[in-house]
Amino acid sequence: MAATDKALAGLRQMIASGELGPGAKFPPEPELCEHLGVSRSSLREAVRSLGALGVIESRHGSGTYVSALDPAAIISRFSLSVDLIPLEGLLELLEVRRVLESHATATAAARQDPELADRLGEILDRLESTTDATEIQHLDAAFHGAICTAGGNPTVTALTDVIRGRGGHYRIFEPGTDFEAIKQSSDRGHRAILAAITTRDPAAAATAASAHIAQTERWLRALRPVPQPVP
Amino acid sequence: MAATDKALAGLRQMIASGELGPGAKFPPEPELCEHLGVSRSSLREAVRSLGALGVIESRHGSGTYVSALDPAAIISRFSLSVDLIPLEGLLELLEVRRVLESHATATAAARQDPELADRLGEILDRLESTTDATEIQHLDAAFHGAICTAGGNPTVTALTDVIRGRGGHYRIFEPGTDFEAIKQSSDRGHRAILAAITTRDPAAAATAASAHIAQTERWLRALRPVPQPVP
DNA sequence: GTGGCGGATTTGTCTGATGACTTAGGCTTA
DNA sequence: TAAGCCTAAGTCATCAGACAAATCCGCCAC
Repeated sequence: MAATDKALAGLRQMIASGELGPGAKFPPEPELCEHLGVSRSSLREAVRSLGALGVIESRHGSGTYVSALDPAAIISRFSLSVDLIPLEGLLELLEVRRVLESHATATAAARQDPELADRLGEILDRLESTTDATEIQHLDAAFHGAICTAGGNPTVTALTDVIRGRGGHYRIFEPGTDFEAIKQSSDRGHRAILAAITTRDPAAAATAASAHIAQTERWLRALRPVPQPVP
Repeated sequence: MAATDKALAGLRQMIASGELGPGAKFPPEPELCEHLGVSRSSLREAVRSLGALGVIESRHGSGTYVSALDPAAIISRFSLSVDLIPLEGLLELLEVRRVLESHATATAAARQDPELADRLGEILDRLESTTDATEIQHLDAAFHGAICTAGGNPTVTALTDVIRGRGGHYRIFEPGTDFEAIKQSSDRGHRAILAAITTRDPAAAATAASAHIAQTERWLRALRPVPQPVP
């Protein structure tokens, strides 16, 4: 087995076996090198690998630690790779978001949080009164994020955040062709979701959320260049 | 900005800008070092980071390449971190699996694939006639995997695979307490899913899949030690 | 008791050298 | 001609050593 892979497997094993739990500190690098039988360069490359995945954290001058191993925090790291996925793959991811967020919206509607509807209403008021693309993206994230948070599963919130963040890069809200139509349709979709939450109707909330995200999928699909037949 | 972070940002930028598409080859390491203004050590640590995330691949003796950027392949890499998430977080992830797989099962039922039901039936026949924990885990993965594949969204399949793989580590099917009861209940759940697919009833399929995975959640929850009150 | 200071510890970065693997092209041979 | 070998260049993998930068901790002065 290659040196870096050996170090990687050793580090993961130390965590998986329970030898080191969340927040625990690893031995210093020279000690780990001897224990794992690799050079410091190879060890550090393995540490970086697990660092990128959100499993461990190195603090300059302090030490190397196991992360909290919180699923939402780990999933947030996925944006480093998801943000680079091209449009074709993004459409598959949006189906994941549609299903998950529809579920979270229904759960949020079923719970009786009187403050949620008020907060969502304020966000939509601001959202409907701006045409700035960056602000639209920010407020849209706040709206959906608040609903997912109310859904009660931080992992679902983190996952939908990552996917929504990727979609945002396409900036379908840039002023230009169809901007007015898209904006109005999006605003209507948000109001339908809010209405379902206000009336505490989970089925309507799920349907409204699903329809809203499906609309986003159609806009993004329209951006995809039609495949050319091979001569 | 720290050297490794600078290299990491530079590499991601080269991909995000479209300068290097899926499968493209990076310049040799010495050239990249000069371009990014970092040493070879720092560059290699950055490359390892993106490698762990499934974004780039280094081939010994050949070069460093952008991966296919296929969402399913990238999501499969997440098992490196998800497999280390402790039980509390796993329950949140299982809700994700339940929602996604319920959706995929409904979609599979709606599609008319005459071979699917036959293949699933064969898997269940073998599953019901074994008591080997490893084989049970393998056949269970084959059953759910075939259904998700029929659902038509490889990203959903990859995501549910990762979560199911994590759950499998707890090996609730080890012979011991309640083994018979758990096994029979699991078998019944599988048959209910297959029946819904055979009759092409998406709603029943979604319900059966959701109930089956919810049952798994309850078994895992029973494994979780009850939190002790702090004196 | 408190605050600052300085040494010890630890990770971050750079440099140089060597080994291992892949690839391409020419060469040999049937 | 075509298949196979074989050499050489290109490239990543690993190791070793040194120094810089950040943090941590105990000691000392006040």
